[in-house]
Amino acid sequence: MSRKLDTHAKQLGALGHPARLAIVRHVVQAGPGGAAAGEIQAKLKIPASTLSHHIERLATAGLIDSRREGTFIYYSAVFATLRALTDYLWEDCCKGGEGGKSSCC
Amino acid sequence: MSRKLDTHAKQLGALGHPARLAIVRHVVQAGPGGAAAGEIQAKLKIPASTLSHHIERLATAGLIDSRREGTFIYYSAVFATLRALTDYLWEDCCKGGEGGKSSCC
DNA sequence: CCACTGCTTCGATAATCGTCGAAATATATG
DNA sequence: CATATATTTCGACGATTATCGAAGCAGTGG
Repeated sequence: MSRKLDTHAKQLGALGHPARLAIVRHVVQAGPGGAAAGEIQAKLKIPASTLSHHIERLATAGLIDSRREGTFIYYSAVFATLRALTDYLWEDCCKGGEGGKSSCC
Repeated sequence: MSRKLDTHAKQLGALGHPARLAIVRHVVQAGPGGAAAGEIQAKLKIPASTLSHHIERLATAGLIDSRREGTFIYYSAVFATLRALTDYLWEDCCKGGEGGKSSCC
């Protein structure tokens, strides 16, 4: 049906792994400046190649951006996309509702 | 590390499929009363067995509840869980931020 | 130019997921 | 009880995902 549905499902799927969720939370908490790959690896304690795959999945989904700075690569959250994603879940909440919106949204 | 991380990753993973995302959106929009399985099937146009598996995944993740009413089974969103999930992504946003929170959250 | 550090790509393997028809179960109705 | 409808379970399959070491590439500093 909609392209949005597929895109958002892909993004949610990208978040659907403990390591990747931890990565996203880390860069969200790091703010617009982002966090270095090495810093993330140190926190998650996983092999570099595995981390790289996870990061690629998140980048492909459009959830994180990368920026090279010398030897380091900084990853930062794409806040607008993330916001659109969380909003999407609540879109038209209770639109068929007879119970009133107060109980859920 | 944290149990929350795994739980929420599982929930996000459950949402990471177009059919399941559509199901959740449908029940969210249906409100606390929920939506019948048959109604959902009619909307998604997928075989009953496939739908059943998707629904089971969502239920296992704690995102939807089921309620039997005669021959029909109504599924409804677990709004509190859904809200906790979306909030989780933004927890401590920009806590290390020097750029000010306004730019992201 | 050589070694070093930071990260990605390759390649291979195991595990999980997605799909759907057929058969089973549950509930209502004649 | 017989039958019809609603939904789940079974079983099997191919497709995708997750993992990680080894090897490669990029940028820095001696």
